[in-house]
Amino acid sequence: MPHTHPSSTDSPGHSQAVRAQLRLREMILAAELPAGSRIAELTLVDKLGVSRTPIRTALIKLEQEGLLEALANGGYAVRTFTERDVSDAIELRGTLEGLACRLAAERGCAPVLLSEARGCLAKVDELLAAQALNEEAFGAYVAHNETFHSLLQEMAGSGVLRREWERVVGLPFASPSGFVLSQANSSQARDMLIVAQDQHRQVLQAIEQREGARAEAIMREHSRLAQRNLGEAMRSTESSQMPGVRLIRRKQ
Amino acid sequence: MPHTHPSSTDSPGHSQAVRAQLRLREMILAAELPAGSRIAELTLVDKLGVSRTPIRTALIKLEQEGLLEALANGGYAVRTFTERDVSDAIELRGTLEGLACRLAAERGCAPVLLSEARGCLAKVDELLAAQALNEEAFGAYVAHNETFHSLLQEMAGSGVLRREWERVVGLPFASPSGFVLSQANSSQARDMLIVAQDQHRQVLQAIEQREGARAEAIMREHSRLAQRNLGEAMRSTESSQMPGVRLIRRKQ
DNA sequence: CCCCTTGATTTGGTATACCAAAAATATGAA
DNA sequence: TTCATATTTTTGGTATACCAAATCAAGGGG
Repeated sequence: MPHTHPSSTDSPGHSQAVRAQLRLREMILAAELPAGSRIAELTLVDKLGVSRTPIRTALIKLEQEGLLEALANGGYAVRTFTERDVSDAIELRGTLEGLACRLAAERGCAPVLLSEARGCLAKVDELLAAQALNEEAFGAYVAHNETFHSLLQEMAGSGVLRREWERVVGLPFASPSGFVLSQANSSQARDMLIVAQDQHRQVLQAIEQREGARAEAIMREHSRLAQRNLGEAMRSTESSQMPGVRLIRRKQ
Repeated sequence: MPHTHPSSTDSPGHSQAVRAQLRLREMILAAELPAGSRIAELTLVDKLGVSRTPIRTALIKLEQEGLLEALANGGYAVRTFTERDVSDAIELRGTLEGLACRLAAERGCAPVLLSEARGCLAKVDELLAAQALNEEAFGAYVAHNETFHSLLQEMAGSGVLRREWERVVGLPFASPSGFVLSQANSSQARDMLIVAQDQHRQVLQAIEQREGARAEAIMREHSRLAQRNLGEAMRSTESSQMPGVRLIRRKQ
């Protein structure tokens, strides 16, 4: 039989190309494909058990996504980032989220979204009630956090903005929960989350009261929590466990 | 002979895929491919005289670029935009340019870039000295304008930011010169350019004096010139000559 | 007359063969 | 030994054949 065809592998629904893309992203973030290294299509063919066509599709998309860079003479290499790049990406996210919140405040947003967001806050309140968070609670926090940030985008109601936001957030370290410090001194980490939670609460209030400038300012400052955590993470060794941190090359 | 191969067509240097991408973009902006319509790959094969593979590559890239949207059951359609989408894209550009200028001001920028930018301003001053601009002068203005905005990105010195900015600016109507009104009442159009020129001058001064907040505010307001022009353009019929305006569907 | 089913056809996804150019290696002369 | 050239090999770009699923059309049953 010449073809393998979709049914031969697991993942449901998705096409070979999409599966290849997901798998490649994993491999890159896990540093299975070393940062900076050139990628040969043929090696991927037998590593992934798919033909070149879907791999090619995946590579193009990953380049647009920002995880790969196109080389001058064709082909791709795993992209590397400076600490400055990461900092810029976080600043950019803060700016986009600030814009989203300002638009939400100025244009008004559906009450149902506000109450959904308040639901998120309540859930996080419960988690933060504990003196320290265990691994599981941390995972739950991250999930709620991402939901909250995503809800803010919905409040803005701008497809164009959401599209760009999702692109920026796609960079592993620029995501809203990119550098939450699960490993650090847990009481200090909890304090940071409490600050973040307060900012979330205030931005919601600002949006509700149509205070656009305030909502924007809060979200910008909010992103600077991540900036601080980035500094911490770069100076601690165990942070290398975090997905994607190995893509950051020190200096230059 | 089975293959056509690169040398059979004109455009130099580029691969078939890149040429297909450029040609398709033209076709979309010229409404040669009607807005909203589904695109069949095979029709493109003989329209472009290239095989499906490079066309496929081009389609993927154009989707990432935002000119096409991927359909649920495979395939692509020419994307359409609401007036609100366009407005959001302009606001987004203003926000990104504001960020760039703030960063340039805060971090400082190379003097050579500042003087290059001043060179741009001088050239535009010359153009604006005339009471009204002819078609040629208008083209020159657009070129200088794009250069100036591009220089602002260089001043920020952030690859991450520049990447996103270029993506946003890639949308035909979000570009810095997207809605300069070459057709409108020429003296009124000139006045707008004079305002824009003043904003350019002031933002440069702000960057030089390290006034980040001011630089940012100026660029945001600067983008609102485009917002105003959008309103005009949508209400005038002859604007349909502008590339890409036909992608904007009125209402919804 | 309408709706459901069935067959034909189009369309996109995948695998693969082939080519040209670039990279690596080998081979020769200085 | 070293540099330059020739040869091999790898790699990416392109064309194309094939398959499965979706779409459309026609026909038959209600």
